[in-house]
Amino acid sequence: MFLTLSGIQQKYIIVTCNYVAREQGLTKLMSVTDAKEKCPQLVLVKGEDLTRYREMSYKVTELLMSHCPLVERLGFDENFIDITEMVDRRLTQTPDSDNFSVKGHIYSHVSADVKASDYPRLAIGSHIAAELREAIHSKLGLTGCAGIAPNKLLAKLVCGTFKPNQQTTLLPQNHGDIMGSLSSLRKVPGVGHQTAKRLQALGLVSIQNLQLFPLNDLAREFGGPSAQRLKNLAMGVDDSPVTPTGAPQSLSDEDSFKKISSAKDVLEKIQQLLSSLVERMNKDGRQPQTFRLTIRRYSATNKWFSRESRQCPIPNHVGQKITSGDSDDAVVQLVQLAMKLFHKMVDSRAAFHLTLMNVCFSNLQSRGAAVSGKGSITSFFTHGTSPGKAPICSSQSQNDSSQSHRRHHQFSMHNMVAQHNPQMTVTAESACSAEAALHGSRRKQSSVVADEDPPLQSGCSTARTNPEETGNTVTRRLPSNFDPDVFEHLPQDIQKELLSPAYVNSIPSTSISSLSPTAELDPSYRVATANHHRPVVPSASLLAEEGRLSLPRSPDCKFPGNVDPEVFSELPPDVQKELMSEWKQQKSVLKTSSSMKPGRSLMTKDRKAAGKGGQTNSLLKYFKPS
DNA sequence: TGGGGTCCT
DNA sequence: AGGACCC
Repeated sequence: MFLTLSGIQQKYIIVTCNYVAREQGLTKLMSVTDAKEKCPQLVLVKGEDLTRYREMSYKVTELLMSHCPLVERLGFDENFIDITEMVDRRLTQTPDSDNFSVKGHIYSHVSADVKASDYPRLAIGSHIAAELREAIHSKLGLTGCAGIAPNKLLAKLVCGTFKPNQQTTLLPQNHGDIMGSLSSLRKVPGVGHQTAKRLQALGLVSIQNLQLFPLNDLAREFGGPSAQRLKNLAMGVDDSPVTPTGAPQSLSDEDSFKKISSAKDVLEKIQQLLSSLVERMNKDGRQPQTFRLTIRRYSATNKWFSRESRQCPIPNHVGQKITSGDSDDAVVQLVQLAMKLFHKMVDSRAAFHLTLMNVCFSNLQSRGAAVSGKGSITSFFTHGTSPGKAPICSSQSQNDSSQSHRRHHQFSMHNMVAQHNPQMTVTAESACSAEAALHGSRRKQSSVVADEDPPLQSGCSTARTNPEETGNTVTRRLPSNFDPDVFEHLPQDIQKELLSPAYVNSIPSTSISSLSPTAELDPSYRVATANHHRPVVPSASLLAEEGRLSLPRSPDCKFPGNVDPEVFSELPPDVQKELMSEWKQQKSVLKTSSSMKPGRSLMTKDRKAAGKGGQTNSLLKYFKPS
């Protein structure tokens, strides 16, 4: 059959394209003219209207949530899932899970020696990822990739290692390898253009440069918290929890254009944008409390993307019109509000040239939600709109309470999955091609493109670095049995010493860390199962205090193994030093039980998870009625 | 160089 | 309100 080269076009750019097109050299954000030049036969589908993508995207998220509530969306085509509890459950239910094999690929495994039984949690995580991918495929017709690792960072990175419609699991001994395979700091999720530039100004270009750069110097540039986060990322350490996304925090609609320079055109554009936004808001069911208008002005010497915005509260009676379905009236009133905001930014008596307008509703309140803090209860009584549609319960109060609890527990849990969305995956029915155009091709089965991100959209692509091509970096990576979590907290001189050839060669073998699985699914989903707790610690005592946390973990760790970096970093500096020197001494001896007395409170944080529990239901509900 | 989103400052 | 990040 024919595979058609296809791409999704938004205005003048190809936002994404299928693999067939990529083979011809098309890349993700290429201009339409360049793309057509490269391949004249390229078939383009308009993609400015995100409605179908959004809907399919939420179907995927919902499906994942029906298996496990901890699902965090990242854009429309990726989801992280913390499957720790599912893994634990299966582990206890199947006592004999020893000989579980790992489903799908194993990152960079050299062949022989991978005993899945050594990594029961990851192995189980890989099975869960496979099941989730299959469910997405059979119920929604979408294909995608998944990455299984102990934290979101690693799950995401490993997710893309085997691309179309495949999954890969990252073993603890390869954490350093995958980080080392990244061709530049920019490839680290969380390091954007600005940060990469600032790092470069400090002379930091490679992952390793950052791993070895003194934290204090980094803190001087970025501030303590950001500096620590950056260092952690370079080491493959990511303690951020998989935070259930729930219903969206804001809804917006925007359009970009060559030029709008008259008040009349502004008004018409605002009206158009608000009409669709109000409808979406009405379907959501919640009542927005805040409205924002943003614009982008043309400026030759570009500073191109800079936007300006003004926001204001939405009067209650207006908000009620939105939720009650009195859309036309709501639009009329909102347009007035929007024009007022517009005049706060633009002096319409002078010439102006806009290239984009965006309208946004935020501070979304569910009916019946108790108002937090200030407003208090009043709203509770006043409107009685039917509770019916509100999707989620989210109101603020809920948000507040819920957040805190989750993060910390990561320890114990830990697997996450991420998923990518399918939408594009193509085959899928609706999903993908949102617009009709594409589908001319028949849905699903056509495998055409299949895979990953759907044909069109995919995103990610590009950059994948080939492990092989990074030869260089390989030599500079951490020894594989080294726990980066631990490494990162070592003094600079020790880090250097450990990276020296002599030391590296002396290392015995294995090791490491803990593990849990995280999976990530790609195109549509990435499932990451990760265990957070990953880090293991060296001195038993340290962690022991934590009890649950550290215990289970790495049975076999050798070198630094079990130190939980998160725990370690919370210790007082003097204790850290003491620990490190103790550790250093033991380096050669290798005995392990040390004696520390940390005090305890290491984890004072207990987070519990609470929160969004109620949401889940409501979230599901939210999407269904539509 | 889209049309969305999130969270932090 | 703006800026950074993500897709």
